[in-house]
Amino acid sequence: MEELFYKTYGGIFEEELLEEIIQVSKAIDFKEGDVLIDYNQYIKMMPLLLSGAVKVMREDYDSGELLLYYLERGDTCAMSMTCCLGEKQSEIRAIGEVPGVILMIPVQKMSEWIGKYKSWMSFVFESYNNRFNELLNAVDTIAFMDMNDRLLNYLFEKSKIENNTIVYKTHQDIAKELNTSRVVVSRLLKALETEGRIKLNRNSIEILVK
Amino acid sequence: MEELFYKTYGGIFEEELLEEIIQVSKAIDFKEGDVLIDYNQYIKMMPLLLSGAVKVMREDYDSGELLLYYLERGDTCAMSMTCCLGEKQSEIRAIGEVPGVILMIPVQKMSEWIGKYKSWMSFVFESYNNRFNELLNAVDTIAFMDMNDRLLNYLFEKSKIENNTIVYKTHQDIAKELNTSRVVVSRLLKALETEGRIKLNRNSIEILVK
DNA sequence: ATTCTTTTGTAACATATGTTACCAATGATT
DNA sequence: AATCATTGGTAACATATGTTACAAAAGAAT
Repeated sequence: MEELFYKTYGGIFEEELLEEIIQVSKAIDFKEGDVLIDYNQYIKMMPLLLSGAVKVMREDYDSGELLLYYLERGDTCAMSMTCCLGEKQSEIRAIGEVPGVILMIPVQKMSEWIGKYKSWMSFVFESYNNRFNELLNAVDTIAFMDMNDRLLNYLFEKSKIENNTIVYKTHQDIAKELNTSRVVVSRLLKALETEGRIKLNRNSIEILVK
Repeated sequence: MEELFYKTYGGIFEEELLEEIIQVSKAIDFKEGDVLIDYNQYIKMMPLLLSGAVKVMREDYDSGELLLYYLERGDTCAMSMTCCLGEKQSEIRAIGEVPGVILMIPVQKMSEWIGKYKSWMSFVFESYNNRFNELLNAVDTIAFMDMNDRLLNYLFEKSKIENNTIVYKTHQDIAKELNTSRVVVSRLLKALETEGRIKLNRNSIEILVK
């Protein structure tokens, strides 16, 4: 676990900060489906992702839901920083997607380090920036792509974070994350299979050609 | 102009910082349609909005465009901060919507002040946070609302920044900002007029009921 | 007055997406 | 083996949105 930490952050934080992080942080294992952050929740910890993947979702006031982006090794959650710094409630939901480990940093340390360590401040800004760009990316996807392309995009992204050409999701799961209906997903997937781009199985989809 | 500056930022920055800003910044007037920031542009100044309104747009790789949100008095552009801090290119376009004045802060000062003034650092984080939430809002709009509601939402927003129940836009203008077609906008507007919610005129739309 | 351009209205149609309903296949449970 | 729940396939239809085409109205330019 500690070697994973050094492998991930050793290059960007100074030695002193690395030690402080080890001292004050708490490592937490998460599984698929674990709700790490939920809507309207106050957050007192800032999470650093060491392994696995976390999906960040946005919910409509009535029923709708949508996948915004995934967090991976080395990432952190912009919403958490916001909440930590400003005593605000979360606007998003973060759910474990690929099991892994997060380091939880207490909120006081998070803000204390901003003044103390240049590398930490850079990291915080860089993270904000990355999340902002990922959100822009999500906007592009829903604003400019049709459902077929969004579906393909989803399969590629999911395949990437799992590091596997087989995506283990039901049509219903996918429909939820794309905020559409199961029938639509089945229809489009079947067409993609006919084109020879994927192979459908129960509970999984194999990606044949990018 | 200076009194406008103090009215806007006097409450949040310490005296010393206020003076520094006055010294190093350059005030720039902008008109409607002025392109303040464009795609792929490197930014060497951070803008503080003193008056007027700026619209922030996102462009598709081929032709499509979409209004993300407006910036108003006291706001700044998250993309600029990103670019200033990280030598990155802009992912958005910022265009004058309501004529006004911006203060341009040189990039070195922008980052120097982060270590020097607590209030500046808070402002920068707060701004990042606000822009992030506005982007989330834009996601909600395009992901969960139908075109009719997006159109109404657009009219209300535009009316708010203009502080006028009459919105001076052609159907074509609106279509572009919502990334749809003129015919669709005309159709929906006509229906809203029939419902008695708006009144249509050439080159303008009057909002009757919220 | 005539011509031209911009703006808006509208019809008719194409397409993408959402909905409902039903069935078949699969795998789990009893 | 019988039953049940989950998953996926498909038809048929409803609706929202996009497209093309054309005309009328308003205003600008000559």
